[in-house]
Amino acid sequence: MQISSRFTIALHIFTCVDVFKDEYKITSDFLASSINTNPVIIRNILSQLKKAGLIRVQRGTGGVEIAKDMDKITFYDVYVAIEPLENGDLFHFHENPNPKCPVGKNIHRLLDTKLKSIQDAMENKMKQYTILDLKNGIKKLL
Amino acid sequence: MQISSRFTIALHIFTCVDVFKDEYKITSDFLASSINTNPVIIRNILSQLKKAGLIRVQRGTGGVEIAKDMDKITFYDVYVAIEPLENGDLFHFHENPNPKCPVGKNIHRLLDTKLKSIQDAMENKMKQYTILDLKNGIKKLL
DNA sequence: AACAATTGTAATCATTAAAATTACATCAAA
DNA sequence: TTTGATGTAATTTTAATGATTACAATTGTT
Repeated sequence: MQISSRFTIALHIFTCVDVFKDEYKITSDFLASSINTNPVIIRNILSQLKKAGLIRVQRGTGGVEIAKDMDKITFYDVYVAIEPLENGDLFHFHENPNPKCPVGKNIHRLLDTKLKSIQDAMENKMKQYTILDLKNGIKKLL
Repeated sequence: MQISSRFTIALHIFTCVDVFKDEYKITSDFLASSINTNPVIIRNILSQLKKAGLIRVQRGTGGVEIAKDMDKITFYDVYVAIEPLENGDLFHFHENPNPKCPVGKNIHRLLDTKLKSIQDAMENKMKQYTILDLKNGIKKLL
């Protein structure tokens, strides 16, 4: 199963805010049009990014701005702000394995640290990319 | 969004097959009871593992056995056998970003290689664990 | 040859999550 | 007070997961 588009939408949002901040007021309608989705989807994602302290959203008059230095916001920061992982676990287990079976009883002890290290590998790589990389990357492409 | 329990169920299956292969005939009912799920769920997962050449399933009389050396089957092999990723991409994009927007037009070019490297980090870590590690791990726990 | 146990697989259903949409209260500035 | 936004709840659609029933096909055994 794929990681939901909300994460890539969030990265798209940061890129737009940076690229257009001097030319336009960045509203949820503006962003929705670039991403081609519904403004309410955007507003919900903005709301999560705001709660995480990554952006400021101007109520009433409208407008989004980035709240921290761009090299201080990593993909991982965006990911945890956006993805509602149960207990923070990437991998899902079937509930209630049979405690009478020696394997069922021990399956978590057997797998948890290994799966965690796989998740860590992914998250550590996410920490290596920042919103500044998006700024520099899109500059080259334009 | 979490990676579905089908992956951890598959790892659970391999562990059971190894632990119980000398004592019991490993049927889908037997496995379903250890995992606490429905035998048809198990049979479907077995079917995918079989297609990938990782196990043999005895039709009619029943029974599962591992088809390769256990140190030659990595978590990654199990993962790709089981997880139906669209184009093999872990991260999902919103469809049809606005081609008239310079950011929308370039969002894939901007993100694809970065996201791919994150996915690679996870998959490479998966390649470091094998079914043999499960065999050794469960032996210690029992 | 018939039986018993099991796999393979289709079909259906329930549950959950993602995404889209409508609606409207709230807010801030002009 | 008007205008143009955000914040958020509620509803709907769609898709995926997981559970379940049903039964044909297979294999070894009696």
